Amino acid sequence: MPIYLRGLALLSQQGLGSVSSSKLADFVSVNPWQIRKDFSYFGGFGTRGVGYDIENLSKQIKKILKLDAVRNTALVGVGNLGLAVLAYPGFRTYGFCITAAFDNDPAKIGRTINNITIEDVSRLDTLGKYEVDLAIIAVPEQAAQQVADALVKAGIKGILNFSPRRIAVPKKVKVITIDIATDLARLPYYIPSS
Amino acid sequence: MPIYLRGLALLSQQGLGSVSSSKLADFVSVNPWQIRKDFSYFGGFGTRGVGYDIENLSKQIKKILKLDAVRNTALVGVGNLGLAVLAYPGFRTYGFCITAAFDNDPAKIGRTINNITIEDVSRLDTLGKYEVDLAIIAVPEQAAQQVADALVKAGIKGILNFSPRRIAVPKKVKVITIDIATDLARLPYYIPSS
DNA sequence: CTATGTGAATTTATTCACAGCA
DNA sequence: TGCTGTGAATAAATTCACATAG
Repeated sequence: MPIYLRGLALLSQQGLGSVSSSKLADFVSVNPWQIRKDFSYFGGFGTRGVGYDIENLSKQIKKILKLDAVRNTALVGVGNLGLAVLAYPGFRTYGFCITAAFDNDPAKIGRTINNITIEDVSRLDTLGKYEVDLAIIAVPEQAAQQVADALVKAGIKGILNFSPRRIAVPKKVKVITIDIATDLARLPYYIPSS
Repeated sequence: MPIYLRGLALLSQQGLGSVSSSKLADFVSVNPWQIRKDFSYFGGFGTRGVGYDIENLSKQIKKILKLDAVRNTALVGVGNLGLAVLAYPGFRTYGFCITAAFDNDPAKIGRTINNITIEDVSRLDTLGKYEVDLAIIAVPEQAAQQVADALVKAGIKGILNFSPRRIAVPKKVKVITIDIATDLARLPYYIPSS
């Protein structure tokens, strides 16, 4: 579902008002009937003979994905990956706002990047004041678990984890793990050995 | 499958010689029967009553995923994300080696990071000499398509794409796209609205 | 006439349960 | 006895085809 949102955002930028399942389909590389099934599962947002109203559809999907309000997000680990996260413009599409950043490097603590002042990672307990419920972990894998523990204690509800280590959390906390290397590892399988 | 490899690598580091499907299972958070099905699909590598020989199993999986030889990989875009990729130790597990890096920023071209000298992105056509068939795209989304075109022309067979834009390539080229924001966007759905 | 929405058919994946080998 | 390997059962996802609404 999230990829539809991005597609719709692009179509909206192009000034279009409505779109058919097949047009959206080759925009996001998914079959038209797949798209229709997905939308119909949540109730059907289109008008027959015409297509889907982009603005309205976006709004509906955002509601479904609970992206209809700004989501404050904390970043832990301001290394290269963390900096990339801070600089990444793509979060805006989904209403995410990086509100706080933490690191354990004294040289970084106190510096301000993109209007965000980096705080000491030991002060993760102060997260409550930001009204954040999401966090991004971009620390070396050895530190990932203890950061996760601190985040859970601070009341975070969802974690995007960039470390390849499996992270143990209470099951009420949702974790999505992205491991760059694991994803890259899927490529060679599809490549003919020449 | 790739995640099993990482789990096995960790278990191997711990000095273990063999592992049962259920032990590996809670190591990678997958059910034991799922693991057994997956392995049996490729022929079954274990011994009954004992489990799987870690060393041998790793070797077999690497062969299946075509990770049994070093895979040279090119990096395009040496911004924060690119630097994170260069510094990331996790690629070693899978036998990946970042062999070349490209950027369009004159201030970066010529600099050497991690033994890799950054080259001008316009020289992507020289890729042939590196014997690379994989590439990582870590450039702003506006530039992603033209970089992809150049990579295809240079003979790349697989691309790991960090830009959120859909990339058009000949269908013999495999693309895996990672969009950080899209992944993050999946989290709120699972979070109770309190 | 166009493009959605949806039941039915098909394919694929997951889960189970247990026979069979060390 | 312990753990794999696999057929059978179940569930889920995909694909199709078409009635239906604008």
